[in-house]
Amino acid sequence: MTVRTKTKREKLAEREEAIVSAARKMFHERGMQAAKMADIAAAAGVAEGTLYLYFKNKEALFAAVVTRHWEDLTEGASRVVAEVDTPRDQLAALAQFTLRRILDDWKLFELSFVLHYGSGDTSDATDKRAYVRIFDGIIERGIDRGDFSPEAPVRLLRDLFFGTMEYAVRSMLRSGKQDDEPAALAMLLKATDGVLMPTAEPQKADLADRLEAAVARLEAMSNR
Amino acid sequence: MTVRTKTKREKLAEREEAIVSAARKMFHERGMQAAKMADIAAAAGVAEGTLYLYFKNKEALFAAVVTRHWEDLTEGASRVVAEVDTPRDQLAALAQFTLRRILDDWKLFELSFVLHYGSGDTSDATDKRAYVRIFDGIIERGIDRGDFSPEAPVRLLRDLFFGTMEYAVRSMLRSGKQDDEPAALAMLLKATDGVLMPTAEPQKADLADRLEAAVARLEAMSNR
DNA sequence: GAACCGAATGAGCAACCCTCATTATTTCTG
DNA sequence: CAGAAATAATGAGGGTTGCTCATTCGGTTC
Repeated sequence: MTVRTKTKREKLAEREEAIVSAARKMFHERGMQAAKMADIAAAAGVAEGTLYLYFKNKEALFAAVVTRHWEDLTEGASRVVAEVDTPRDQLAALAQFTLRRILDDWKLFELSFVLHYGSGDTSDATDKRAYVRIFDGIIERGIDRGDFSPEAPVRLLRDLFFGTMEYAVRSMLRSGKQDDEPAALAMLLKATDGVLMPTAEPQKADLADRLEAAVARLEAMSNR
Repeated sequence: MTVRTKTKREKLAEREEAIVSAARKMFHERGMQAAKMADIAAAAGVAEGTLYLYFKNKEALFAAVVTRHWEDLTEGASRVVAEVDTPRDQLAALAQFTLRRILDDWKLFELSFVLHYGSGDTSDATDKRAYVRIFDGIIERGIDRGDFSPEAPVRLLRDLFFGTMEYAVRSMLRSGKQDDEPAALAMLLKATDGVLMPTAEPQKADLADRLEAAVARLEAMSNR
């Protein structure tokens, strides 16, 4: 019996898998609007009505696809980040991974925006939550270790980090120049450094002022 | 005759204005999908078929609304930027203006994304072109004047600038904390500074020069 | 094998964008 | 100014598409 119920559950899971998989393909190929429920059903080898047994409506099916995509991304990012030690390197690794994946899979990334923009739901992207948390973790650890300034505005940095990357990818795809990737990463890290480790330059200048002042005192003494 | 044709043109222009205006309101209130062409026609005091005499389809009408919004933004930004002198201040002014306007009118801003994301047109946002050019102009002028490093990667900076702001606004709206606005602006400018005025090396060299000069003075004195 | 129950089906409905034959309005002409 | 010609506007109807629901199917139990 346990075996039989399990088989039954597995059957349902398989069907759901087939549906999501077919939906993913269709949405990817044709976008949210152009992908028809009838096509998805056909591709999944299922009657149209069956879709509605597994997902409330088209949008819910769409959301399932997007959610799964973000889960994949999160897993990949976790692995990459775990491979290096210092928070600074982790940040660089996360940036590189994210940029690459967004570039490779822009279409799907785009779709995740359609989901939240398109229909006026203000419900935030819970999909992204886990992904963003990786970033937060790196920053927090960096602050704890003393690598980063304790006043670092984590939330704002997050926006800087991901916002810049999304726009950079969009620019690259538009202009067709994907070779700017290293330059973009370098700039992003330089910018975050500017916020994470501030006030290095002023201190240096200050240092020079103090030294010159000291010399001036010597001069004044000698000239006396 | 000239008068009559003018009157005719004006009449057509008026009707178009009424349509776009009604569409703007509807799209703003209900979003791209939920706003029905029938409703827009009714709101504009026009038959549904008439809409299609002025705009090819729903998307074209939508595009007209978005374009007009960006024209407004561009005009406002130009004015604000012209009011201050140094490129650095202009950048700050542009940032503040942009952030404020995106915050105030997020819904419409959102819609401009639906336009380009939603239907799989890779055609870039010509709407934004003029707006972005304001930013480019500031940077170029700054480089010419010597305020900014000549190696400044303008295109990437653009992505940093606008990407960060969009994400920041989204965060603020999500968390309901709009009081972070000054902090967000400060961080953004600090980050751009980090990229625009790198030259840590030159400063260091300068520092050494100054120290050596000071020492030389001491030496000269002692040798006297 | 009969009764039961959840899963699956697909014809049909309602909503919506868009077209086009028809009607109204303006412009032109003699 | 009358009537013809051209242009603008209309809205009923066509074609899609997302979704529902009465019906059928497949398997489990007694």
